[in-house]
Parts: sequence; structure tokens; C-alpha cells
Amino acid sequence: MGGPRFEPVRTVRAYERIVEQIEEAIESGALGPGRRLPSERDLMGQFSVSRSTVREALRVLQARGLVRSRPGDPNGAEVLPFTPAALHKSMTTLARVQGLSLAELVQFRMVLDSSANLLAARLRTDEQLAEMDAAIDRMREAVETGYDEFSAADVAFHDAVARASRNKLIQISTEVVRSIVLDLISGRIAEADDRVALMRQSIRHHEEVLAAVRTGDGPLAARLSRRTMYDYYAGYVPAGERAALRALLE
Amino acid sequence: MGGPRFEPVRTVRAYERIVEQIEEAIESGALGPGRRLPSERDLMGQFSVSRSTVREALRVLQARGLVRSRPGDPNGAEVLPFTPAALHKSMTTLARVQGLSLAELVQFRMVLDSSANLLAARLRTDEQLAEMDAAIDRMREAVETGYDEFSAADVAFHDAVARASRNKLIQISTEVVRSIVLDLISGRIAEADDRVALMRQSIRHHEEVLAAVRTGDGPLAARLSRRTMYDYYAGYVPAGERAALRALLE
DNA sequence: GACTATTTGTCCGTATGTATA
DNA sequence: ATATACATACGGACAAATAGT
Repeated sequence: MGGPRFEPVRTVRAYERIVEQIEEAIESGALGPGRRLPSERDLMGQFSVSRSTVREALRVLQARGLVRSRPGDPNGAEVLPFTPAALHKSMTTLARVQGLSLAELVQFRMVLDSSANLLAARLRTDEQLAEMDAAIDRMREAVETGYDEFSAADVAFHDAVARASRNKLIQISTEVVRSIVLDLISGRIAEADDRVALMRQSIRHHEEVLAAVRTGDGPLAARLSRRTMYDYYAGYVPAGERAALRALLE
Repeated sequence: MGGPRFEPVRTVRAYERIVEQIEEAIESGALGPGRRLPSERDLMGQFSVSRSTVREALRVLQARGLVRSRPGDPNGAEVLPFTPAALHKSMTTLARVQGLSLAELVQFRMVLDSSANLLAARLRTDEQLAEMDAAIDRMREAVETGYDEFSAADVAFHDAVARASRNKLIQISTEVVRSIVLDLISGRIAEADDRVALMRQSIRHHEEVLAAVRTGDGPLAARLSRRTMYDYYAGYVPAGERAALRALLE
């Protein structure tokens, strides 16, 4: 008793060690976007492993969105700038395997968007305010043009608000969750009979939100943004699950 | 002009096709957790590819947390139950390469936790209320025991609230972001001179939040939870960035 | 613009340690 | 305890693709 306490050893695969090392180099900034990795043959030399092992490591790094390799490229794999693609991927599988309901997703968007508006009302620059204005203008024009343009302008508005929140996590989460929601129902909105009425209503609501952001009334902007999103999406949420959304309104 | 519009063709790698097919089978539920994939040799037969190609596909699936394979396992790779590990991984790299500040992370936690409390105040069951009560009891006992136990009880409280929100996305995001925050500063809290005072204050605040949840006053619970988290973490956030956190307090 | 060298994508065969029956 | 099937890792090979001459 009281002897040395040993830790269980996890046998770690060779390719994992390679992933860890390259990942560390990229995340620490030692290997920035645009930089190239050595060729696979060079890497097998540096790590003293076979090419298959190097390739398995590269596949993992590619799946995580850190690098990209093309056949025949003499410069080796390219270190990519960060994109939320990997985040988007795992969120999407989360949504599918956990059976996330549209209600849960929209509710989460309401949380994110209202928080972004709350912060934006205090932190927005005049330039960002102008962007939001321009986005609403484009929404007005798009009522005639078509739903795709309308949706794009709507996205631009919410992105401007998210940027104005000055929180990159809110920005990126907004982006990821929104694209999942739109994948689920943009088709249904585009074909809805009352879509023109829905668009006009949405524009009025966005104007009210923007007014609150302009005057710096954060809580009002937050409340209005929740209402805006509820009115826009509630029709596509099963009636029984709408109560959960309304819990965010009052 | 006006001829048929052709789409650019992306040459898709063989291993990607395999990933897509197996991924689809898993996410659609056709291949549930615990089920086994065919052996690598069987797979090379079914997909008509070489061993290396099969292995690269399996590495990607493993990186996404969908399967796990062990050497010698006669049953083939195992389909795993969903865990937010992949989400956690991409969030962590996001935090590192985007240089997310502690302030942004704590701010995001405030958003998530206050929303969870808002919903929990309306939707919580009596059992969940009892769990929150028990967690606060454990926090009280842990003041003497040590910071690790205190932190674990604190986590249990917030998890109970997140579950009570009945939104799985809020639950999982809470879990992921919290673990990143704690990785960053739990060491500093554990060694802080005033940690006992901080713990006692935190307990009082949690009691107030729970009281609001108990009486069903969602907005109050949400406001108090933001205040609780601010008072607990603000000391570790650089002074210049605290203003952004206070913007959520009003 | 065609040619050449290099690189990646893919395939095949083999050796080794491991887990299950 | 033995046998079998498995994953891990190695090495060599060829075709397609790319960049630079």
C-alpha cells in the first residue's frame, strides 16, 4: 500500500500522433492559412512512418477542415483559413441523430438573435447600422423579385446584427444554426401561398427591430427580434411545439 | 445563349463516397449505436475498393465520432452513440484559431444559461427542481471539501437547468462551452485567495436563481443567472472587456 | 502549348500484435 | 491454450493530375 500509482496507458495510434503535432502547429499559428505542408513522402520521412499512415492523418485533418490536398499538387497540402464547416457538419449530424425538432432549432435562433440584438443596440457602429438599413432596402425590393433574394437580404440583416454584437461565437453559431434551419424549411416558405404577405410583415418587423437598435434600446430590440422570428417561423412548427417558442416571448 | 446550363463537376474521392454512404446509414438510424460495421475486408468487397481507401474512410468517420474500431475486434467497427465530442473538438479549434477571448466565451455562457433559466422557470418538473436543490446542497458541503467538488456540484446545477429547458441544443451547447471555459480558468479559480468567499457568494446567488425558477418567474431567473455568472467570472476577465459582459446585465 | 518531373489517389501484398471463440 | 479473424502498419506499384520548364 502506498506504492507508486500508475496510470493506465492508452495505446495511441501512429496517425493520431501525427494529427496532434500538425494540429498543434496550425492552432498555435506556427502554420498559418495558405502555408503548405511537406509532401506525403517528406512527411513519411519526418515522422518515420509509412505513407498510408501519413495519409490517414491527412484525411483526419481534412475532415476537421484544417487542410486540403489536391492530386498532383507539388506544393503539398494547403493549410486552410478557418471556416465553421466542421462545426456545421457536427451540428448537422447532431440535429439528425438526436432528432432535433424544428422548434428546438428555431428556439435556439431566437435566443441567439435576441442576444445579438441586445448587444448590437449598445455596441453597433454607424457603418453597421447602415448595413442593416441597406439589407432592409434589399428585402423591400426582393418582395417583387422572389423569395431567394428576400432570404439572402434577410440573412444579410441578421449577419450585420451578429457582427455588431462583437462576439465571434454568437456570429458563428448564428451562421451555423440558421443554415440548418433554412435547409429544413426554405423550400416550404418559397412555395407558401401567403409568402408575399409574410415577407411584407417581416419587413415591418425588421424595421421596428432596427429602430430599437438605432435608439440603443437593447431589451426592446431583443424582445422585438424574438417576436419577429416567431411570427416568421411559427407557421412551420407543429402546433403542439409552439408553446415552447412562445415561452420566449411574453 | 439560352442553352442548357451545366454544373461544374467536383471530382469526388472514392473514400468520400464511402463516408457518405455509411454516414447516411448511421444518421438515418438504419445503423444504430452498438451495431457493427462489416470488417474492413468485407467493406473493400462491398465498395470494390482497396483496403487503404476503406481505412481512410473509417478514419474520417472516427474523427467525426460516429464509429470506433479496435485492432483484433472480430465484429468490425462499432457504431457509437452520439456524443458532442466532435462538436467540442471543432469548438475548441474555433476558440484557438479565432483567438476567442474569455470574455466572449463567458458572454456566450451568460446567454445560454439565462435562456435556459427563462425556459426552466416555466417548464421544469418537480423532479428537476429537486435536482437543482440537491446540487446546491452539494455546493454547500463542498465549500469545506474543496474546489473540485464545488465545481462539480455547480456544473450539476447548471446541467439540471439546461435539461429543464427541454431544448437539447441549449443543453449540448451549454456542456461544450462550459468545458472550454473551465479548461481555461478552473486552475486559476482553484488557487485564488478569495475562493472561499467567492464560493459562498455563488451559493447565495444560486439560491436566488433557484427561488425564481421555483416560483416560475422566468425573466427574474434569467436576469439573476446572468448576474451570478458575471460576479463569478468577471474577476478573471481583463478589465477592458468586462463592459461587454455588463451589457448583458442592464 | 506541349513536355517532364513530381505529387496525390488508389491498389496490392505482407508482417505483426490483438481480441474473441 | 489454440486457432482464427481482425486492425494496424509497412513497402512497392501504377495512373491521373498538377506545376513549372
